[in-house]
Amino acid sequence: MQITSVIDAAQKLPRAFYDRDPITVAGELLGKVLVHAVDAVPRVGRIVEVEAYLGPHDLAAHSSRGLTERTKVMFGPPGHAYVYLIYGLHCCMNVVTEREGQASAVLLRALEPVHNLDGRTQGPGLLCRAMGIDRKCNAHDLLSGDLYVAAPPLAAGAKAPVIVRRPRIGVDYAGHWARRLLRFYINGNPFISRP
DNA sequence: CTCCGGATTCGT
DNA sequence: CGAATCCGGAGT
Repeated sequence: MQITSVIDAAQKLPRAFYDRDPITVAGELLGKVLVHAVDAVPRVGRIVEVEAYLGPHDLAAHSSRGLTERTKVMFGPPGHAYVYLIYGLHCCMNVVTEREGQASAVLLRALEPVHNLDGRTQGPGLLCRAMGIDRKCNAHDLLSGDLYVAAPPLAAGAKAPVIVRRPRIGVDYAGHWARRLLRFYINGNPFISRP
């Protein structure tokens, strides 16, 4: 069966992948696949757009307000999902990066649908809705459950995608941090949330 | 306890 | 451009 073969061929990323600085992780997440099994049906999307949030010194990062009930997952060990509710309406998913205490993460902003995805996937809220990700997924270990990121099999002769770096979206309150080039996406991909 | 505003999306 | 809609975080 096609779906099973794709997932079997994919390789769940190890803890060490996430235990690096968020800029490196952000760039390398592009092209990986996000998988979430909902009612035993695996939903799969290719990550095409992300943003890096560097830590407490980054005024756009939630962790800049210190360790709180909401942000404690960001302060925890790498390879976990940080999922939060935004504007009372939508969920956003991050992967936690770096060692415990560093409080950095990468926000997943857009997916290219691969399997079992209905509706749009361009934008962090729409991505979570299509993947069936909500706050119950917060703090989920990406190494031990049915929500994870995997490396898809390398397509023969595939050329490396060109990665574009731009300022992050929706963080104008963060002063000069809003201008840092911490949004990454695959050049020309039609599933980017915004040009 | 009250109040404010958001790493968004949709419709006008 | 403004509404929707909830809750974490900060202040009283």
